[in-house]
Amino acid sequence: MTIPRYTAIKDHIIRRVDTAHWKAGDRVPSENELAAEFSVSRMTARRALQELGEQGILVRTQGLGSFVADARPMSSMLKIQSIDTEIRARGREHSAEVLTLEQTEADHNTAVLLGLDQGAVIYHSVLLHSENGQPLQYEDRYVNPKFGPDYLAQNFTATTPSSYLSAISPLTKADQTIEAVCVNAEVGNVLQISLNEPCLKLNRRTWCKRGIVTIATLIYPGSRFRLGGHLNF
Amino acid sequence: MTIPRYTAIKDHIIRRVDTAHWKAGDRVPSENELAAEFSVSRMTARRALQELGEQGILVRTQGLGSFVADARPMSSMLKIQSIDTEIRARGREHSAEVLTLEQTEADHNTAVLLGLDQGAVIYHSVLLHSENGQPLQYEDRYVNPKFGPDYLAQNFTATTPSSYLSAISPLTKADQTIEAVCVNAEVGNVLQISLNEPCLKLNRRTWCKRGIVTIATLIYPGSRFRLGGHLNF
DNA sequence: TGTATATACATGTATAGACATCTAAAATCG
DNA sequence: CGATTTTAGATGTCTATACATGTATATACA
Repeated sequence: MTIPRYTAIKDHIIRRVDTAHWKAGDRVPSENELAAEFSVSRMTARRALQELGEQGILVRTQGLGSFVADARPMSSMLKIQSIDTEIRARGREHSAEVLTLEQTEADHNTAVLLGLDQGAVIYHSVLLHSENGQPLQYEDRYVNPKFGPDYLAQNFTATTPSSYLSAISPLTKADQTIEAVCVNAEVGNVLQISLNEPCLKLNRRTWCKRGIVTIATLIYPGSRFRLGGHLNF
Repeated sequence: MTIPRYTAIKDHIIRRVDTAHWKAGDRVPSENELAAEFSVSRMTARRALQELGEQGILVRTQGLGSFVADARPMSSMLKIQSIDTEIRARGREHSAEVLTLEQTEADHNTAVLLGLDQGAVIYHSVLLHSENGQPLQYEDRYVNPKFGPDYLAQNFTATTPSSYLSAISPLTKADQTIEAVCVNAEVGNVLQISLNEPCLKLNRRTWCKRGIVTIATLIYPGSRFRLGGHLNF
């Protein structure tokens, strides 16, 4: 089975909503109607409607039916793109300094995050990205050699780790968390900030189809950086 | 049937996670084990685990099992959701304290952000939202009276400002920025954190079709909160 | 006329079972 | 011993069915 049937039903409904075939407030087919139309069991049709309800695309009411929601929740979140394109998009000059580029062994924590065994060989890099010469991002990254075999041979002043990795194997998904922290003396010194200054810390895991490619910790000085986003309902 | 059985199973698991009975990274019982333990079918046990996975409390991997998430990402950041539903969805108790609720005049900065003239009459509220009694969000909000005429008459311990406003006029879009800051003594005192502790500060402007409805500043203690999200390429 | 009651139909909860897919560890083979 | 295959167990998808609960409408009764 390539794609689940409930996904096909969801796609079908979304298409009709997007093309204004079904407008806000319209009733969409009931679970039983969809089940008959797609020749699936009611539970499968139900799952499609239910997930669309959780996504805010439909509003479901017991005894009444499922209706197209009038306000749609946003689909894209904070725009977080490669730091170099980000800087260049602002019309400024991007430069990178390679602080570390080495082969090492995974400690317990890193191994768990990468889905490897403790002590497994992994690649490690630390870079400082600057905007017009002013430090803007401290990038600490671990890479699964399986998905980036030539990682250590790259020149990361010319191309960023993230763009190298995405060129090797297409990235399928990522999860990330954002938190506010204060940095230690070493990182603070590199970023040229005082020790009390709060920073944004972004922890991201990136996957390709066959597994976890890399984990990255990105630190931005709070005084110079803001993450901006746009939401559409 | 008073409460659904899958809810009881969810509560049971949440309790064990909260009391550190099961710690981050621990494996929780499998679908079959839970089904046997609670004398329910596998599909019912599955629903409990699945919903906890969607809430970010568990991480489920096919072939491996379900594990307690290490840092609980708060929201999917994919939708703007009120803090109270967010907290309740995680099986915890939400409470709010109204620190300020007043009519005032817009200063220059606020007027610009709201698209009003300086000195225009606006509504202002300051709330503290808590999860199980622990301060989690400091909410400082200005509202354009045009889009929320009865704002000052609301009881914000029962309903949140955001849900009141979205009920009045459908919201069409929002923009926001996230930064890391240290808070002043007043806010720090309310949030019960030390002055050196970094916080996440979220500045958000929300529109309806006819104009800017509200601007909000949301502050989360860095030690208790992470923003989490998923990206799909 | 107005109020109950019955009915149809929608979603909500739950069961029992089948097969698919993925992972890690055990067993087997060279 | 190392590489390959098998196997056990976990989640993922799907079916068919049953009953519970909420809503609106039609019907019967006072």
